[in-house]
Amino acid sequence: MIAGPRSDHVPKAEARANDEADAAEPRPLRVDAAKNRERILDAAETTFAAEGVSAPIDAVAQRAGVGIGTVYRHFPTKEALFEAIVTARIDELCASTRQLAEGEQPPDEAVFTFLREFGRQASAKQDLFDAMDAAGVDIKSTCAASVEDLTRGVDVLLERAKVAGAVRDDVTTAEVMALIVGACHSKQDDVVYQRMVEIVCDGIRRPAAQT
Amino acid sequence: MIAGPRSDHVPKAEARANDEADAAEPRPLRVDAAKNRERILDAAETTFAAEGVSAPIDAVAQRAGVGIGTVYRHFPTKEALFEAIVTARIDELCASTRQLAEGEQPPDEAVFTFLREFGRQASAKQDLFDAMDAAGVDIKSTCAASVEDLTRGVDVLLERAKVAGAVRDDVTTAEVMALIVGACHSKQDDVVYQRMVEIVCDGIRRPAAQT
DNA sequence: CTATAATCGGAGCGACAGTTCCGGTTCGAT
DNA sequence: ATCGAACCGGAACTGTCGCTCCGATTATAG
Repeated sequence: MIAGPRSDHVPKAEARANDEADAAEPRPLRVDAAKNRERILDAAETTFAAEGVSAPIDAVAQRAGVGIGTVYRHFPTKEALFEAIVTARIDELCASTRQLAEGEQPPDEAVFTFLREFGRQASAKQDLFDAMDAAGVDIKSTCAASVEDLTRGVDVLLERAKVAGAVRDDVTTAEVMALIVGACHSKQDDVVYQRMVEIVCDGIRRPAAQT
Repeated sequence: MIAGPRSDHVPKAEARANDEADAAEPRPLRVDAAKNRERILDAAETTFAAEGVSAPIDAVAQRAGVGIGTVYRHFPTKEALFEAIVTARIDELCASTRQLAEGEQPPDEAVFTFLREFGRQASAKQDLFDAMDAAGVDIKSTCAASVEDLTRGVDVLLERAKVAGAVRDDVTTAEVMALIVGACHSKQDDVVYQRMVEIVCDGIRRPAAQT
């Protein structure tokens, strides 16, 4: 026995949808392999969303139209697959954060805009946040980098809003994020969800012009 | 084979901690059996809280100091055990609701008091809400009665607060509950949690004396 | 104290999900 | 067209977990 000189398992490549080459990729990945990778990622997202994080890998493979082995070649572990999805999603949010921070929008509204957008994404693809909590601790440590990045992004927006006098000085980033992420969980429908976001916004807003 | 004239599995008795006899109980339950039942319930609560809802029954049995068979005599299914815990917890909250509704506390503060108490309980025993969400759908339908009861209770408090002019007319019970339950999830520590509750309170409060 | 019925304990069964392995297939350079 | 490397597929292995079964144990009435 003992594994022969097989070359299975590409290291990881990227998280997905990257156009800029990164310098020295280990190997360009054969075209059919790349196509399958995408398929698996999409299928996994759909499957997890529909059946929960505990859906069997077989279901993902089937939906992607590939064999189980193929899934495991691209992602050495179920958790790795899962992580790839979550990371990509969080990174999108980070980008949104940066864009908003450097955008032309007045600082006292940027946070609220972000929260609403966060809400919209969460509303559309609830599974991510189910996962973040159900598989909970593991994810938080696995995707620690991404999460931290997002936190920093939100922090910037929040701080600027405080300076602009739009939100109270005593609210923290942790509180706001926990509230928003939490709201995704027991979400009922989009309308209710959006109203929850508004409640949070009102809750952190500085009592306008009082006394 | 075929099960002989065994009498295993008491129907269910009560959810726990009931002092008033209910009329015609099937059987008083032998004293050692009753003691074990309590132990199992406590152990299950602790275990689920510590290891998550997917902790094996064996762990519960071990912590309770009984055999697996004993667990299954009292609760025909893992879900049943789980349900017993959750139901008991929710019912406590319901009681709190009713007490607050008929209490001497001014109606415009009762909701907030309740939310804070809810928060305190949730903070102390997070597992319940993890479960409500992780095992999610199942629980919601299994404990439907209790959940509905709680919703009604909160609704009363909220409605009275609206009449008293303490909270805005446009917030709904569903929103408030979802927010609070959700907050329990990504809870970090008690302090953060309590601040989250306050944010929600501020968010639903009517903008005090404005125009 | 004795009989009897309720209760206990835990080995073992069946199902299921993650992961491995390797013979067969396909891509891509020559 | 041809060949080697990269890739695919899915049967089978492994470990886990819910649950059943029944001989041993213990409470309680008489």
